[in-house]
Amino acid sequence: MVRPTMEDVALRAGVSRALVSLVMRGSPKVSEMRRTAVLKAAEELGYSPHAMARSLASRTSTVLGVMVSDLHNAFFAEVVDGIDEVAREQGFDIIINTGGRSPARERRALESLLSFRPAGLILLSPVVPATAIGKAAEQLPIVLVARSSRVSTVDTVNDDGEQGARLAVDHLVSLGHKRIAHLDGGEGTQAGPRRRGYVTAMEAHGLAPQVVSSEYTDAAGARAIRSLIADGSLPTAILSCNDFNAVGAISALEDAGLRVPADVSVVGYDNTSLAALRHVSLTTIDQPRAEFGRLAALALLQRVRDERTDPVRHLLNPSLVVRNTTAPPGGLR
Amino acid sequence: MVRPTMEDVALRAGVSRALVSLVMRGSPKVSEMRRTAVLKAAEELGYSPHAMARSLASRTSTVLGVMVSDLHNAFFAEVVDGIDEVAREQGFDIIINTGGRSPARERRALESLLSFRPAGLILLSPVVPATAIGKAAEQLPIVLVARSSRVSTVDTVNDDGEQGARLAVDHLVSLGHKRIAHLDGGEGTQAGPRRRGYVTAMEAHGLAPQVVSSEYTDAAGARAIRSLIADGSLPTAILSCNDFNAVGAISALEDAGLRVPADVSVVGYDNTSLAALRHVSLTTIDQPRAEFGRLAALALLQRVRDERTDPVRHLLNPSLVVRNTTAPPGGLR
DNA sequence: CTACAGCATTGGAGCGCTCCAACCAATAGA
DNA sequence: TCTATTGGTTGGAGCGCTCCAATGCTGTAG
Repeated sequence: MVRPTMEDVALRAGVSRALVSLVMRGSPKVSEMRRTAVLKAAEELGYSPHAMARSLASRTSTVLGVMVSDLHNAFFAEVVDGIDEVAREQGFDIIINTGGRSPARERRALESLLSFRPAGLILLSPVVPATAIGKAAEQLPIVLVARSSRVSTVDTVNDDGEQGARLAVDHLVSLGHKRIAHLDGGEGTQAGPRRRGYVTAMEAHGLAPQVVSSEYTDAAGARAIRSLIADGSLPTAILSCNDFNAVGAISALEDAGLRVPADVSVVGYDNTSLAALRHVSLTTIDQPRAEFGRLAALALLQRVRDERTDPVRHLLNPSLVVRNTTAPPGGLR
Repeated sequence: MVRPTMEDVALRAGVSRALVSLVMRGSPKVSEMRRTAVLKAAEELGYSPHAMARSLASRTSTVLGVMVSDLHNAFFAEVVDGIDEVAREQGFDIIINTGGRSPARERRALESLLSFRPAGLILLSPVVPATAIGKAAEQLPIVLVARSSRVSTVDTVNDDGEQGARLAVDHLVSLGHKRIAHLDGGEGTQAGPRRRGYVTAMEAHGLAPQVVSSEYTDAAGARAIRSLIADGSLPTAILSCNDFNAVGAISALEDAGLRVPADVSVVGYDNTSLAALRHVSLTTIDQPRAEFGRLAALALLQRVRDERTDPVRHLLNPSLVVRNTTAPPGGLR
């Protein structure tokens, strides 16, 4: 249970501690002979460098901290994939911490991440107040994903929710739909842009928007549909605020004896793995998640290397994924 | 961008560095007067302790490393919740790293985690070879979740897959089913115990087991069903190796004009959030995921504190969650 | 044969912290 | 009055490493 140090390796290889340090950092100014001797000794002892001591001594860090607001959401997993890809190829490690959607726990996660003095921080859809982010931004570079900010030292990466909603409306209109309702995400992140995009697109087509208050869950989607049916105001197409909501909507429609897409078309948002299941096969809007992560990591590393001081605001284009929940209205297919 | 050190706080509070250290660690042998003075100075400077320097100096760590083999799987998120809960209440922080299901990447993640010299490591369903785990176990305490091990210095937490399969079979038999097929998980983790449990339970009921080779995906589940239909060997009930497989099976059954559960009953395994969707509403086997995490953290902390040296092998009981995909055979309901 | 590069190698200082032995009143006991 | 004892406080050493200035060593030019 006691790990060997550089000193041990140096002793065994018959060189100085400083030389071992050079070898470990891949310095070119070490003779081939010594290098192999050191590596051999390290191997035999099972030595691996102590990242914290290194970071302490060098006053630099090769660690990027990532705060994931909700580990349960697969959305973030793909963003992390993108971050990891870029970080790794540039010689950085990442450490993840999770906030569990609670501001208090998230704050603690932030504190914990900060105590490792990472080179920078990427926050995925954080729920902590902007002031907490601003304070952290005084200590190290920070990039926000799926959350906007006006702080000039903070970079952001977001999807263009307005455009995504527009894509969905355009698709439905091109199929011949005229009555299209939007099940709104309420307070949820990104719900605002999606709603705005929907309204704008409808008006651009000369159609009347119909916004129905709802939430990011399948139960809420089902509830919204039932109320529309009760009202007698059920349209021929539905644009849900996200995939879960859409799946709930579909299930309520089927419960009411309506067929999807023959009687009613449904479009989701996010292209979660759920949407891709053949049993669901949901037409939805895809966000370039891995690209979010890549751009976030790239932006962060630029700051870390002092290559840039102006803030970057990425707004990525979502795309439409057509599956089997959309068709022309009235079973015309 | 430059963080204050203990020295700065000491200077400002007019005390020694050692005294600040005592205050930061909440020592009782500090006069109230000095304590408040130090805390005030720290607050004004925005000081927070440097975790790495602390850990280096104290030769101890309050960090638990967690390696998640696949961040995309919500299963692990709940395990992490359990770990986090216990760790936090015992004054430990956790840092997470992901292996992305690839042994090479996982190895790197392990290396990275190790370089922080955490107090211990929890590996969630790791895919690295046992030797790599054994080697790491020489350096610090390790707990494995959803993977077994024979190494005596490593603790494990698993679900009792045999019992879970038995629960499912018992449920179907009690509904009146006699022909029950198992869509097998093949090489997948935990597929073995589930298959064994199924076979044992069938034989205990005097029924003939029918194991169909399949995989942990919805496409594989659908494929298996199609081949059963083509064979003319479709039973009245299906026990899938996991929820995804079950959903694929359901969709293939419906495509073939069969109703679930009226014509065929289907049981999944894992109780993922997918199963709970009303559109799916899958009868399935639930594993106490948060409990996995809690027990893993507890076991690890015992080792960390040298309270135990004998290995612990937790085998948790799964439970049956009845939803709407199971009913008596032949539409007798 | 000396001088001077150029290169590989090394000891020492120091990163921010903890820990320990020593220290310093102030009070208690003899 | 002198010595113990106690509670609060302090300087110094050292954790494992990096960085820097200095050192030794070749080989080549003068």
